[in-house]
Amino acid sequence: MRQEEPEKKARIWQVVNQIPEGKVASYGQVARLADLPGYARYVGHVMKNLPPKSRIPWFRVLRSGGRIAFPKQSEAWKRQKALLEQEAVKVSDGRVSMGRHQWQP
DNA sequence: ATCATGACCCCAA
DNA sequence: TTTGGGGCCATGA
Repeated sequence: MRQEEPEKKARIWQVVNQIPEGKVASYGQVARLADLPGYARYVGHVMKNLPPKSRIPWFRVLRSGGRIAFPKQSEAWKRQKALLEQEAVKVSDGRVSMGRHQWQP
């Protein structure tokens, strides 16, 4: 049989888990690093359904250009902003400077 | 099988 | 900068 879906999810978790503190990556970047080019959207789906207890740093994953993937001013938006600033990642107007914080393995 | 829905990406106006 | 449209993938009705 072929249930490789859980396998993809696992690889994505692994990649996100490797993003070091103070660094960030985009959904597309995570997808590529997980050897799943084109799965940016799926990465978002996976982040949304993370086990409640999971310690995976989902907040270090942003949209292309370093924009937070939540409606501006929403609760989730504020939460992610806070978590990032907590690691000294500057977030101005809901965006972080990828040039300075993007993770490069 | 088709249709709609997302924590997406990219490019042209 | 914002908006629209096309392309993406998996999931659920």
